Amino acid sequence: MTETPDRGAQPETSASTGPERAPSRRDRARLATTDEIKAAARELLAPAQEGSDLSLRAVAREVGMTPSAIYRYFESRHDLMEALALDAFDSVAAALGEAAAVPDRAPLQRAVDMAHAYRAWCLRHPAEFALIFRHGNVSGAGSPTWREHLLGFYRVPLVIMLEDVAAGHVALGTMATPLPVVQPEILEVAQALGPDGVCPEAVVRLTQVWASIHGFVCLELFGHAGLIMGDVAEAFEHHVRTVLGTHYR
Amino acid sequence: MTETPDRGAQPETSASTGPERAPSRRDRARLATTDEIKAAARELLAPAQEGSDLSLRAVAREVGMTPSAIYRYFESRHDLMEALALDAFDSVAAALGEAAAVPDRAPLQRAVDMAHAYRAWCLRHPAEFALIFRHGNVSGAGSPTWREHLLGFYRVPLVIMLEDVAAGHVALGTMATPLPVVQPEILEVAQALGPDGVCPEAVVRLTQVWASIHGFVCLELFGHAGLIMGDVAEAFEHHVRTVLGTHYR
DNA sequence: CACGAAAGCGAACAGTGTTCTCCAAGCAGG
DNA sequence: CCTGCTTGGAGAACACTGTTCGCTTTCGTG
Repeated sequence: MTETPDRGAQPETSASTGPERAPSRRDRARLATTDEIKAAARELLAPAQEGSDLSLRAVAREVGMTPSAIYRYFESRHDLMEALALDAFDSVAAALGEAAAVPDRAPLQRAVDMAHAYRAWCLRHPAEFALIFRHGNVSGAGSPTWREHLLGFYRVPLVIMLEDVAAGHVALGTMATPLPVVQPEILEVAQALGPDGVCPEAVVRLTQVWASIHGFVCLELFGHAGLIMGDVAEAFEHHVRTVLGTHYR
Repeated sequence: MTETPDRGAQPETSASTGPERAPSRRDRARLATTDEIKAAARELLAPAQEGSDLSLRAVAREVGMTPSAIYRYFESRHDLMEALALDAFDSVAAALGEAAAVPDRAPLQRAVDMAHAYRAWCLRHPAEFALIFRHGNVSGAGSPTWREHLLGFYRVPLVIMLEDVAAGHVALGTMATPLPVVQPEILEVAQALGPDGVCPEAVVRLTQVWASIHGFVCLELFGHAGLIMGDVAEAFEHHVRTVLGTHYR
């Protein structure tokens, strides 16, 4: 994604979705170098804590290349950072999915686990966390690729929420009416997950739960929570149970 | 604050908190220039949407000065941005206070008003919002001045919450126990507000309400909310009422 | 008025993102 | 085998950036 800067990397595999041309020697080398660049960038990003001061030249030094050579793989510094952000989306989504896959957990406990997994990932990857929440803005959000990865991320908690709704573990019908209207795009995602029913209320509830949990993590990562609460981990646990308690039964 | 770069601006008003020396002609000129610099910086910050790319040299051009001259007023670019962040704290605190001061509002409605005032401020000042939430990190937060302004900000909703608790409008005792422990620093703030009682549960509830509301605004400002909800304003209103509904009665 | 501190200028340095030209490989087809 | 052509990379260059230092002007205050 967001490659092909100069003259297009994949020469003719664009229009014809034909015989799935095996990746050539060159393609594999290119992919390896791309990954190496991204790995180096992530390495340099880690101590920075803020994605802003990632130096392209430093990345080039790290991988033993000239700064200009990086431009064979990424159109710009912004592009490199966006690629890192997309990977971060996938990474945190995987962390959530892992927490959701633990067997023999009560629905409420599974949701609590996912919240803790989210917080743990964010605390462990503060730079990538900042990266995710810097790209994209109020109006139209980012590129289509960005939207795609973002939706892919939300798919993870959404499938769990829909499952719990279908199993009757969510206190449906107790919210104020009328419910706010949701985007058709996200309903399509829900529909693709199964015919159990496209339930707008589930989307609304997930958004509210998510906003509450994400908000606490934000406060913690930017130093606000620690200024107010004594034991932040304990406070998070309590917060999560309060929030989920108003939606689960 | 965070001035006095070269040799100290206020020559001898530092140690002796004595006769409140009236601001000299120079002091006033200095303050005016400082404000002009900050105003220019804010101007340039507005379209940027991200605080990162604020150029000190551009600020200097805007006010008609040499870049190096700025260093007579701020020790570094970081210092200038921190000053802007502190002003932003005061600005959003004022917006909240204004919403809280509207007379003849029911407690719940007043809380809803404050939430909307917060969202409105954030949408109107996205760059300053980003500024506030970039300084400070997980561990110890920022400078003492930063903590001071941060606590000053939280004082505004806290006094309202304590008022509502004292008037019996908050559903005390319905949370999971044990309650998480809060910082003594914030309890001192609460104590200073009035002897009505230092109520740790009020601090916990405020934190959770605050995290939930702030979280939604974060999602909106970074383009997540718009991707999921159709009418974000409507969704925010619903979210706020859901959250506050679990704490007010 | 004269002194001295404050405020501003201008050059300089190191570092940045980005673009350009050029060159050495590696793969293609005759 | 040789000839092209595409790709990956080097290196110089440009327009910036934040920051420092020395010099000069200005202006308030003794």
